[in-house]
Amino acid sequence: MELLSASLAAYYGDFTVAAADENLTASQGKTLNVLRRGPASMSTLATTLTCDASNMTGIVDRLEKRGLVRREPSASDRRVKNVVLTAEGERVIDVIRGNMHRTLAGLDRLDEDERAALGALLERVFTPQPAAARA
Amino acid sequence: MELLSASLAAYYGDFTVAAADENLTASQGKTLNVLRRGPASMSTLATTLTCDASNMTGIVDRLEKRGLVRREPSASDRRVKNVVLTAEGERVIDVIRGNMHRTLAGLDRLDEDERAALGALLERVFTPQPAAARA
DNA sequence: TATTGTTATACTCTATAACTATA
DNA sequence: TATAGTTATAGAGTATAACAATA
Repeated sequence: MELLSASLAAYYGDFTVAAADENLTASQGKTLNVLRRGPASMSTLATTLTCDASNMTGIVDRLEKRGLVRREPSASDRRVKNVVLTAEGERVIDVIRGNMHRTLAGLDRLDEDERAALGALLERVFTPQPAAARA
Repeated sequence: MELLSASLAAYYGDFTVAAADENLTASQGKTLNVLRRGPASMSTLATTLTCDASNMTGIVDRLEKRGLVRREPSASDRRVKNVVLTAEGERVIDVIRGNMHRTLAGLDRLDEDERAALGALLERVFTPQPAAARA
């Protein structure tokens, strides 16, 4: 538990610095990171980022103004808007992930088997909920 | 990398909810969590939380107003103020940690050896820097 | 009736720059 | 000169409450 807390702080700090290098806040960076898996509705994004739905409006507004994401109407539910990464958005999030030097260097200290073991343990502890967009 | 990102997002969300249950923001909760290890100067706290020193003034102000921390002058450097957890602050951060239900339940899925293995792997990846207060 | 997304509001977080006190 | 902490300021994140459109 102690180590989880310290590890999170190190990872989060690394991510925040890498996002700031691209003139993005941590929340904006996290949003792009979630969208790498595919489009997501506003409410799905809010749930995934553990924040209120009303916050997502402003965050997505700023990302959209910079051309990193796009709002698209859902075909099946006219209330829903799906948020999609643009090509530029994909480029920026890839740059950010590549600039997480401390984390990447840390993972390099493990061999392939050790990385697999770490992944398996994390998966058992956290069992992430997949967040998909509606069609 | 993918699993690290998802796992730490789950941990961070769990922590944020637990802190909110005690009417604290994530930054306030993280500050209390850092101080569990012992007193720290304002600048040490800022470095550990990956934020500018000027932010810590407001965060510590609010925690102090609620009686959760205390500013103490450093004996060796009169510019420095060390921040210390009060008894109430210790109680609150312990409550928050005990309310991280999803994370605690996840860790329960591992036996003792597996928890040790996870800790060792995380330690090798992140090698946390100890942050101590000045005397 | 319930849900999705937005708006309005108030408070908190955040970085930058300028300042005081101390080293 | 440099460093620790504070203040002032502006932009961004956050929850709550109220709203329109849709289900």
